[in-house]
Amino acid sequence: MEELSKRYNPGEIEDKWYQYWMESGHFHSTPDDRESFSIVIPPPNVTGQLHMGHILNNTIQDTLIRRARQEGKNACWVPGTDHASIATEAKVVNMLREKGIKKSDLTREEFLGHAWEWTEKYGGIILHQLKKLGASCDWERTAFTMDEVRSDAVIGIFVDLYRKGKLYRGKRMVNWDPSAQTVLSNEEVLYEEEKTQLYKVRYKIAGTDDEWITIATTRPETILGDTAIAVHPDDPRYAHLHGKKAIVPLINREIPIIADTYVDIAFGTGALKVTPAHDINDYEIGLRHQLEVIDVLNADGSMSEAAQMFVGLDRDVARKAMFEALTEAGHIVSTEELIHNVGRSERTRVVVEPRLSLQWFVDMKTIAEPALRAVMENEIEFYPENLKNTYRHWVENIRDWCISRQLWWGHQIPAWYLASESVGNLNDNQVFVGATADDALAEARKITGRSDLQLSDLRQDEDVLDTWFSSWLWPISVFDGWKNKEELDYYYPTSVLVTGWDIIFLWVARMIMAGYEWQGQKPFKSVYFTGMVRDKQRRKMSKQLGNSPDALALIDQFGADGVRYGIMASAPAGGDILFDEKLCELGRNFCNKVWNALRLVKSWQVDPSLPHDDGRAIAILWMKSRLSEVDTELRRHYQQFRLSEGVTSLYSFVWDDFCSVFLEVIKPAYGEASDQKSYDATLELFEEICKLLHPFMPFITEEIWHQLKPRTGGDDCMMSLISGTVGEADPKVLEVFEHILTVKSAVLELRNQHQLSPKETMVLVFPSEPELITLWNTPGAEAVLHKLANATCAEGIGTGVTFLAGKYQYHAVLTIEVDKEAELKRMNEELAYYQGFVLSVDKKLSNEKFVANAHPDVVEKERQKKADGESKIEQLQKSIAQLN
RNA sequence: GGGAGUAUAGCUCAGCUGGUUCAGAGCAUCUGCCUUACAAGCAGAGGGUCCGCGGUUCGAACCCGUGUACUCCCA
Repeated sequence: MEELSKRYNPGEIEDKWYQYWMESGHFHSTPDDRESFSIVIPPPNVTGQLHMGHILNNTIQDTLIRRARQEGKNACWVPGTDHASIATEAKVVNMLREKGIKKSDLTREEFLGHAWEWTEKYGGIILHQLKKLGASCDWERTAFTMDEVRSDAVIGIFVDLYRKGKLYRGKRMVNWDPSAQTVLSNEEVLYEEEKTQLYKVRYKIAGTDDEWITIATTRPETILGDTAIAVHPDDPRYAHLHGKKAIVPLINREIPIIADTYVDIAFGTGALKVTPAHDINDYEIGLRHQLEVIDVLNADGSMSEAAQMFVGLDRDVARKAMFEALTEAGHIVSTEELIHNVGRSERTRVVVEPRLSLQWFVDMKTIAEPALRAVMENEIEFYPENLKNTYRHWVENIRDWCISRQLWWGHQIPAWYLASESVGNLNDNQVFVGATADDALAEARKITGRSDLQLSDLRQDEDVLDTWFSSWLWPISVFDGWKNKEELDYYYPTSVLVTGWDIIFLWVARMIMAGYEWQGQKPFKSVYFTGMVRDKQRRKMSKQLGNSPDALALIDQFGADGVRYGIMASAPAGGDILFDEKLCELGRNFCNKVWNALRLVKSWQVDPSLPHDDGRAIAILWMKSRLSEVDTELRRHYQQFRLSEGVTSLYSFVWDDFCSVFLEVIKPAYGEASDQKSYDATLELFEEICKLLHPFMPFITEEIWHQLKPRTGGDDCMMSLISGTVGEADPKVLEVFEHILTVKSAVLELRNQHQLSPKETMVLVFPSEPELITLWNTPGAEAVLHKLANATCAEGIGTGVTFLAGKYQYHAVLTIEVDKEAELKRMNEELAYYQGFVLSVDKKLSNEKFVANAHPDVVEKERQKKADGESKIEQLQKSIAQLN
């Protein structure tokens, strides 16, 4: 027999088993007549690196998929990455810059060449890292949002939505980064409280000499773009001004004073200047009141011609200049400090400018409707459920989705316009949408009636589509769903989606919408939302803070199973994880514990001639009963996605019950061999434990599985089936064992208290209660106690130290002198406690309303409590009398 | 400004239908052990105003109201 190392060394076996699983084809799935269980991975950024969030998220997915496989389902976990247009383009631009190449010097094709090169170089890294974690993905299905199948799908649905009239091009307010000169999505804008000045500025009322209205603003430079002043309709201070006009300072434009309920009476002066071009709320007020829109800023954040003043000055410089000019002209009433939320670009850190811009939008109203219903009616189940509220709130207030990005890396928008110089007087605003340039040309010819139009007369939209516009198709597109109906029908809807709640709107909600829009069906049955992984100070893990541990180094240090355990044990659905390496240490220690259990079992010699004694026999029965209980518990946990509870209950079952109790009883005395039955049963139980543990800790369980006995022909832990292999629990055996364990604890505690050697057998005496006599007459009961506590046990009337085990009082015959006074004191305290206890139970029972209203079994339990308590009191009193 | 959530041991959190001896686990701390699988181990111990106040109920850590503190989302 080969020598097993005293410590578990994950490094020695992990790669071996992963390779083995891959070669055995265990990860690959094809449709068959089994029930399918499918998961699509939340695609990580193609150039990303494994971080703690991925570890959490993918461990959960792997656990679920491995469990499903063992339940006999056809499990399929589809891996892949997304192209992350903004992040990747930024990385490529940086890389080029380091090489001295400017993006603006490259053609689109040249740039994309570099980007693909980059993607091919770094694109596989994160998927490779997932293998280290043990992820049992079907790698043959690896998908990428920019590969051909996925790209076709994206272009296809763009055209489809356009034809259905659910997609339009329009001028809308967007988040504009004046430095990068691109639209930003909401999640790329970071809001933080900043200190700024609040300026109170007075505008003269038109047609008066000295009547004024004072507004408050943080952005005086945008006064030049004002097209109204708004007050609350119910604000008495301004009621007389409704319908009058005010004069914009310095440029003397007349603007209306309007009433709108958006205005906050309590903020500032209660009068709001309205600049529809530079604030989303103002823009909406503008729409309601048909206000003019004057855009006083250029794309780079400098003042435009329309401003009339300070043209070309940067907005910050212009603000100061404006303040000075206003002061000089006597318009400044006061200034004060204000702390308010300022949005900055995640990448360039400059203040984001709300800007009107021509962009492509998805009309979300009709698309969102079935998606809302599905979640509210639990057709799709959310774990934890409370995220339904957040979801509903967002969907009910949904805005149209801006899907164009001023970037090159991504799916170029399949819309063409007329290249005006070559087609003379035709309208430049006409749009021709088609999956290919040829389709668009045909469309153009049809619409314009100009059959002479050529491809060269058209130019394609320069922009690319938002990455989420491809990710929202993921559950369909990874199965090539628009072309391969057979695969889609089998795997779709997928079983569960596992993702962070931070992308519930960006991704989850939109996938649900896409599912109903194109398949008429939900994309997944359940959504398991994970929490965020944070550091010990509750800060989000981020590169800037450098508080994120190196995931691969962690795996090296603690083993993949250790890391998996650590992260799972502390990860209830939706709850944040305060990451601490300590957690991984726990996992590693647990692995070591299981490993040493294996070493113990493997060290046994078997002698078939040895008899199978009663103590071991009952221990086996007990272990099987406990296994049955744990199995049931685990099923319930899986059903409700309570994985951390599941793995924790396995932990204590394995450590406390299997190792500390069962193996201690079953192991042969030093130098002796095991009997055949005990040995076989131990192997069988260990095997069952491996199965249950496998989804959480795949590597070590596979290793142990193969160490336990020689296996052939794909008899692997990973592919072992769990159904029907665990029998029923025997309540009688459980009860007997529970009592033995209670007595055992009491004995150990006594030893500890009186500093008695464990080598000295302790003699116990128990009262002549029929139940106790039966219990200790159970074959093997006393043997178990002897093994676990080195104590013997006999019926009779005892003297010496007493202790309570359950409702019975035992005497321990000690060889040392006992402090009588202390014993008396302790017993009297116990007596007082139980007297109080019985009193309170009595109070309940004599309460008619309780007896009438409570469930009968609750009342019964109270009666039992009372009886038990009284019996304890009686025994205590006897012992006290004896001692006196 | 609108909404959601959380508050239980020094720390992180369980506590599922309101009902046992229900106030729990792990970590940390302390005590004793190199006991022939495991010191990454074993055996024990201490540690609590279940955030405050009020209410519902026969009964509240749990339900309701309210106050406080913190967190998050949306604008």
